[in-house]
Amino acid sequence: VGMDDVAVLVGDRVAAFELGILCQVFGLDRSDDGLPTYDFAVCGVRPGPVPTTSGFDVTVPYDVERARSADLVCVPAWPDLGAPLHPALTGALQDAADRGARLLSVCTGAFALAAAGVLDGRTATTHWQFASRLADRYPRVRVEPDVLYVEDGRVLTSAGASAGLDACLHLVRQVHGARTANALARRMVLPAHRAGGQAQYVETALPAASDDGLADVLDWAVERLDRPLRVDDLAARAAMSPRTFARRFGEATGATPHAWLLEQRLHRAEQLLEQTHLPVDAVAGRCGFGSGDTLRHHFARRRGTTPAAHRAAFGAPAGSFDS
DNA sequence: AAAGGTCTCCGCCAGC
DNA sequence: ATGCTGGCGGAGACCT
Repeated sequence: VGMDDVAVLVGDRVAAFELGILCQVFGLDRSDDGLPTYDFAVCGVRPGPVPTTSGFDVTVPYDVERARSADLVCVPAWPDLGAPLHPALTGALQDAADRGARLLSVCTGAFALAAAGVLDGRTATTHWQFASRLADRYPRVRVEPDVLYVEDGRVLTSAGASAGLDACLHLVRQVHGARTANALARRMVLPAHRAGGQAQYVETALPAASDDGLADVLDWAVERLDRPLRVDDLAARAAMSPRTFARRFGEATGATPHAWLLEQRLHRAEQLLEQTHLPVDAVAGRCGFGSGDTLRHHFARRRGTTPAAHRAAFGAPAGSFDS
C-alpha cells in the first residue's frame, strides 16, 4: 500500500508540462510541511538527453531498470502516438502491473499503457480529443471519455493536463489521507473547493473565481454542512430558480449540486475521522448525515471502505486531543 | 435489509 | 430567429 518509490517513464520525446506535473507532485521535498517525500526517478530507454515537445531537452538520469523497484509508475502525455512502444518500456509497464505497482497516466500517456496491454479489460480515460482514437485502437479498453480521471484497481488514468493533478491528489489522498492531500493542495495553491462528480472516481475542480457568485454560495454551504441543506436552499441563496441554479452549477462545476454536497460531506467526515476521536455517529451528525448508518452507506459506496477502517488507516493515534 | 416516501435530475416546452 | 429562464413530470437516487 506504500508509495515511496515513484518512477516516470519517458519515450523518445516527452511533453514538458505533463512531466512537470509529476515532478511537482512527487519530485519535491516538502518535508518542512510534514508532507511525504518520494524516491523520484525519471527513466528513459537509456539515460541522456530527451527532447521535449517545447523545443528544449531534458536529461534523463535513469534507464527503465530503475523503474523495477517503483511503487508507482507514471506515464506523462505521450507525444508520438503513432510510433510503436519501445520493448523496454513495454516490459517496464508490464512488470509494474504484474508485481502490483500502481500505474498513473496523464493525458495521452494512456496510449502507452494501452500499448503495453496493461489497460486490457480495464476502464480508462485520456484527453477528450483522443478518447475515440484510444477506444478504436484498443478495443479491450473501456474508454470513459468524459471524466477527469478513472481509477480501476491499481491503474489510474487521467484526462488533460490539469486532470493529471487531480489524479495525483486523489492518489495522495488515498495513500496518505485527506489531511496530507489537503496540505499538498494548499502548498501547490490549488483551489480549495473540489466538487464530486457523478461517479466515485471523479472529482472536478471549480474555477477559482466564479462570475456568478457561485463561489459565495459554495462557501456558505460548506460552512453549514452540519445542517440539512437542500438544493432549493442553495438556489435560494444564489437568488436563482432551482432549475437555473442546477444548470449554472453544472456548467461551472461539472457536477450536480447534490453530488457536490455529498462529496463535501464525505470530505468533512474524512477530516473528522482523521483528526478527532468523535464516535462515528457524532462525525455523521457534524457532516450533515442523518445517522451513522447513512455515513457508512455513502462511505462504502463512494470510498469503498468504512469510516472505522478509514480512521484506523489515517486517524490520529489514541490519546491525542479532540477538537 | 428492504421499502416506501421524499428529493433530485434532466429533457421538454413555453414564455420573455 | 436566438438565447436564457423557469415550470413540469417521469425516472431514478436518496433517506430513514
